[in-house]
This record gives sequence, C-alpha cells and structure tokens, in this order.
Amino acid sequence: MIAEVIINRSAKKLNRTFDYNVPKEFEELILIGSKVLVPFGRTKKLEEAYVVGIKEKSNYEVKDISRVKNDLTDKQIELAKWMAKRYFCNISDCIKLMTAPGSNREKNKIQEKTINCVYLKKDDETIGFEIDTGAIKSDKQKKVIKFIQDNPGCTIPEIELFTGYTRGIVKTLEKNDYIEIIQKKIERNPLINKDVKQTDKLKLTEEQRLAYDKIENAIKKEKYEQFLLYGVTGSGKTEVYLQLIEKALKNNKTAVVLVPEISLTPQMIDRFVARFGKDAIAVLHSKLSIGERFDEWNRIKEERAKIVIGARSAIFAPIKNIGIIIIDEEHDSSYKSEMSPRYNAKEIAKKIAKEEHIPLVLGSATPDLNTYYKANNGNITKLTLTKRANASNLPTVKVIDLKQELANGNRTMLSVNLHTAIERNIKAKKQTILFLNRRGYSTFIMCRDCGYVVQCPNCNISLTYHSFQNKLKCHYCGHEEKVATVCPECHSKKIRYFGTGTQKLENEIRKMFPKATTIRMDVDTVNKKNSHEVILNKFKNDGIDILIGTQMVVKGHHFPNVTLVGVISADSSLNIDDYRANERTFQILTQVAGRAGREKLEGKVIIQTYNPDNFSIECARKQDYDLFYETEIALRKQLKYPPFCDIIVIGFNSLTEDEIKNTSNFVYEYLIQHLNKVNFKVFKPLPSPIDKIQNRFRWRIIVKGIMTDEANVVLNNCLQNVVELNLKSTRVSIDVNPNNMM
DNA sequence: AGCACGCCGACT
DNA sequence: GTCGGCGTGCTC
Repeated sequence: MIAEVIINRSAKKLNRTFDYNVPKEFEELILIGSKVLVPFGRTKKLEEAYVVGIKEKSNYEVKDISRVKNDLTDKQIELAKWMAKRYFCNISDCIKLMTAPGSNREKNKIQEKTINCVYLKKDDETIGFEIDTGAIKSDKQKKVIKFIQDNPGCTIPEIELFTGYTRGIVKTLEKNDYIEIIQKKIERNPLINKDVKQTDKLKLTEEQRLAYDKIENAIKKEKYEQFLLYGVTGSGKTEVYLQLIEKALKNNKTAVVLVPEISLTPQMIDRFVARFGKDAIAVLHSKLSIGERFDEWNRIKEERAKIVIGARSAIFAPIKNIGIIIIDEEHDSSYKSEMSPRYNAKEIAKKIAKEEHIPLVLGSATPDLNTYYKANNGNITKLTLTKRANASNLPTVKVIDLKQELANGNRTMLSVNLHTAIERNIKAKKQTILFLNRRGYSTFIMCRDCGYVVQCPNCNISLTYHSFQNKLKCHYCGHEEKVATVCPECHSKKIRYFGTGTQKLENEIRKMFPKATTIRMDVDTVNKKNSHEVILNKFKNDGIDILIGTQMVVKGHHFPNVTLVGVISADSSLNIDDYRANERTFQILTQVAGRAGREKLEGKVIIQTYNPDNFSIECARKQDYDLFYETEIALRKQLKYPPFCDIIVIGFNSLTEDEIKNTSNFVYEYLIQHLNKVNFKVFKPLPSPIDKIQNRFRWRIIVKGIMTDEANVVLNNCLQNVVELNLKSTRVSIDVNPNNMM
C-alpha cells in the first residue's frame, strides 16, 4: 500500500504529493487525513505530513512511513484540496487551519496542560496544598520532586535526609505530613469566570415566527438551504438564532455561529451562555491564548461543547454532526481572509452546509449586495424582519453639510448642530457616541513652505501622527519615528498637521466640553487582552458622557442610555478607490445609526459630510436599504462589477524592480493568451496604489470576468509556471474579490 | 522550506 | 591549502 502525502511545510515548491510505502503494521491505521512522520530530503530527517491519497503502486523508489497518528478526516482533506485550488494556495496551509491550535510549533508544543502537584495529606484528608512542579527550575528543587515521585508517602525528614533540601517547595508542610505527587488536569476555559443568569426563550413576534418556521423546516427535513435573515437593528435576529440552535440541539445536532471578530464581545457571548450554559459553548477568537484555544478545540472534538461561536476560522473547528450554520452580520468583510489562504468563510460554510444537508443562515440589517442580489433572484430564501422587537422607534437621522458650516465660518470639527446636541445630551445625563473612521491624531504632516510630507522609509505612504506618544507611525509596517520640528528638506519651522484622527478628536472634545467625561476606543487603546471589555464596561457603568471611536464602537453593542450618535465625517469611506465605497459607507452609517435609542428613549443621529447629496448617505439618512440596493445594483450592472463579474487581483511583490516587472509581464502575456478566449478582460500590470510596503515593491494585474472552473485552471497553471521560474525574491498571489484593492 | 553540494574568493 | 559565503537543485 502506498500513501500520497503532503509535507507539512508551506513552500510553493512542496505543494504536491510525495509517495511513501505503508508498512504492514500500519495498514489498518492509515486513512486519508492521518498525520504521519516520513523521512524526507537528503538528510532523511523525519517530517510531519498528511495522507491525502492511498493507492497500490508508485513510480518512485519509495521509503517507509515511520509513525502514524489519526488526526483529520477524509472530508477535511477533500476540503483542503478544494480550497488550495480555489484560493490559489498550498494544501498544507489549508490543512493547518483545520488542525489543533499550536500543533505546528516545533518547540513548546501546546498540549493539554497537566501540572504536577505536590499534594499534602493530613489524617487521610487532602488539604489542597499544591505547587506547579513544572515551574521548578533549580537542580536542587528537581531533586526533591524526583525524590517525592519515587517515594510516594514520604515525609519531610526523609526528604531532608536524602536530598538535604526542602525549603522553597514544601514550606507549609509539617514534619510528618504525607506527601505525594499527583497529576492534575488544568482546563483553560475562556468562559470559566462567566456567571450569567439563565434566560428563557422570548416569545417570537409574528415576523420572527415566520422566519423561524421556514428555517426549522430545513432542519427537520435535513436539507441544504441558504437563508438571508434580513432584519433592521433591534429586530431580534439573535433570538431567532437562539431558538434555531435550541431546535438543532434537541435533534441531537450541533451548531456553528460565525460572528465578525470585532463583535465577538462578552455581551454578545453572554446571550448565548445565558440560554445554553457555558459548558455547551466553545468560543474561538484571536484574543485567546494558544492554550485556551487548544482546550476549546478539544472540548469541541470530544463533543463536550455542542455550540461553536467564533470568528472566521471557527468554520474549521472539528465539530461533528452539525445541524445548522449561522453567519451573523454576513456583510462584514472580516469573513474574507486577506492572508493566504485567502478564503471566504461564507463560501466554506456554504460548501459544508451542502455536504451535511443543513441550513445556512446569513443574518444582516445591511446585507452584502451580492447576497441580496441572490436573495432577489431565488438562490437564497429571503426572510425579512421589519419591526424592532422591543417596539422602540428607529432614530431620527440628520445630515449636516460641512461645506455650509465652513462657509458660515465654523472651522471646528463639530457643526453647530452636533455641538448643541452634545451639550444638551450632557446636561440631560444621556450618553453620546462619536464615530470617526480614522485612528491616530492627524493623517499626515506637511511643511507649509516646501510641501514636504513625512513618509515611511519602508513603505510608500505618509506617516500618521500619534499625539499620546508624540510619534509618527506607519500603519502598514509599524515603523515609528520622532516628530521633526523643522522640515528636513527646507529647514522651515512651518510644519502643520492635516486631517483628523480619533486622538485629535478626543483632545478637541475635551477642550470644548471640559466638564464632560470621555473615553476613546480604537486599535491603539484595545490592544491588551481585555481592554475592549474594560472600555465598554466603563462607558456603560461609570456614566462616561462621550465615547469616541473607530469601526469597533459600532459593532453589535447595546448601550441603553445612548441617545445621540455623531458621525464626524462620512466621507472617509466614500473617497476610497474601491467599487464598494458606496456600500461600505451605507453599511457603516446604518450600523452607527443603530447604536442610538435602542430602548424606549428617542435616538438621534447626526452625520457630517462634504457630500450631502451622495445617494449612500441619503439612503442611510432615510434608513432605506432597498432604495440603496436598487440604485447601487444598477450602477454595478452598468459598470460590470460584482455580482455581475468577479474581480481577480494578481499581486506581485519583490525586492527588485527588475524582477517584479519581468514577472508581471510574464504573467500578463500568459493570461492574455489563455484568459481572453474565455471572455475575461486582463488589464496591464501596474504599480499598486501603495507601491511599496516593508521595502518590497508592489505591482498588480487586475482581471475582470466570471470565475469559472476553466478560468481557475488557467490561473493555477499560470502560478505553477511562475514557481518553475525559480524567482529570487518575487512572490505572486491571486485574490478573487479581495476586500482591499490597495 | 531546508539542507547539502560545489564553486570561487580571501586569508593563514 | 582550506575556510566559508552564497547560488543551485532536490526532496517520494
């Protein structure tokens, strides 16, 4: 028996199978998905590999497999192979997404954590004195532990007699205490300290009931169906999810819930814990330590946790017997990975749902245009929730023209209208959220005399000023430098700061409203493990007047006392060079508006903009998704953008300009020859909008067309040809419908 | 990727 | 004469 294996390394050249002989004693054990050790390369060093195929004969002189551990299933291997083709990446990189967290580290392999405890018994009673012997470093201490291990039940005088040492390890012990070492399993559970009251299910509104019944029907009939649960903020989508999950559990099935990383907040998790209890739930997100992730993974694998709630990569959790997959905030761009493997969790979820014959539920108040298009054309079943479940009213939205403000001589960041509203809100002891989609202090600093702009030495981008540390930072490579007081070009002292970030906004607000309390939330203030939670709790419980923040303040939080939301500038997402600029603007404004007045109190939203006539702002003001959709989809159709075609970005990055030009031309010629005949438009290679990051040049080729299997093969063959060029430093990537066109 | 081999220049 | 720096090629 011969096994085809993929070596567990991510080199482009190793993205193919190697044949190995399966010795007789392993024949029963080897399955597709088995993890094996194989002698590889000139040195015959043992390498980790995964079995992806089994056959009788090989054309090569094969070596023996040396060790086996059953790890993945054949379904997972199939998925990895499919992903490698679809997302133009290595099979081994896809397999990594499906294996236990930490299992790819050579050193410090993350495992189940057991600690050696020195346990004390007194009169046959265990008095829980314990010590983590794993942390013991000195030789003397090790000697003592070994002695206790070898002589369970020994006493202090005996230890002293044989090792000459006890202090520092067993200092609370008395002379004749019985000591033995036992192993204790420690479970690292992110929900361990959760203490949430159990809640019962709520009575569904008529709309909720209708949606529930349709989806429940698919669960019952065990059939694949894709649903769009389209409901305004506060319309009770989560309650529908909760009851569907309950139904799945009752049928002895499990459930997967994907949420955007940013909205995986404690408040959100609490709702699930309150309904199902913490033991039933496993949480997977980037803020967990590898150890915590490992234990959650095992709780899923061992079928103790029946519900997985997690960000994008949780779709690969080793859950068995799935009954339903739910993707909340389905329009969110974080479901698409921007790193290799550049997969889209929505596509993966769809594939899994199809194979398992289960429903896939996509929920949003502002669906992705592609999703809504499919929902209108019959590929997805549309379920609509139009009313807020707690009968609170939608907030009133006002758009302020900043050009007019400027003409009236107001040069501050706040329009008269917003300023007055904040003032009133502070007086009324109500809370305010101010949203500004740009972190830092100012966007760039420029010399007034010669126009010199401070740029990153590694990337072709201007540096952002951060006032707190008084430093200039590059948001692409992390480069930091001190602020120059004189222009390095012309030595002028007229250095000015342009643009506005959250830091500057906070400073200005403090000046304008000295009596108000403020708190700021953006990536610069939430990098610590629980700071996200800390800031939000502080805002909620300490009666802070104003919360200032970027994107992350608008996702999924529920602040009953917030009655005013101000958008400082709606233009930043409008002016990006991307066909989704309108969609992003509409979505973010609608979400921001959703934060105001979620309880009985009336909510007010003020949007400041230089483009008051833009239709995405206008539609957000009217809170009319359908009008937005009709306008935007007509534009997309006319300009041939998704969903009417796919946009494929072939990215090149290299240390040398020569190689990047040669390689991109090589790819261009190849694609012109092979893709034009299948109705694709291939654009000439050009430098990317940000043409240098981390000292690597960046070029790209844009291809427009409908992605078919045929086109996929052409692109994969093209990449293979590039690999065979043995390039020095140029890397080529292919991304279908990327989030970011920069 | 990661490792060995081999070619070539610098230095004891 | 030999040490080592890096370019090249291969892994069932």
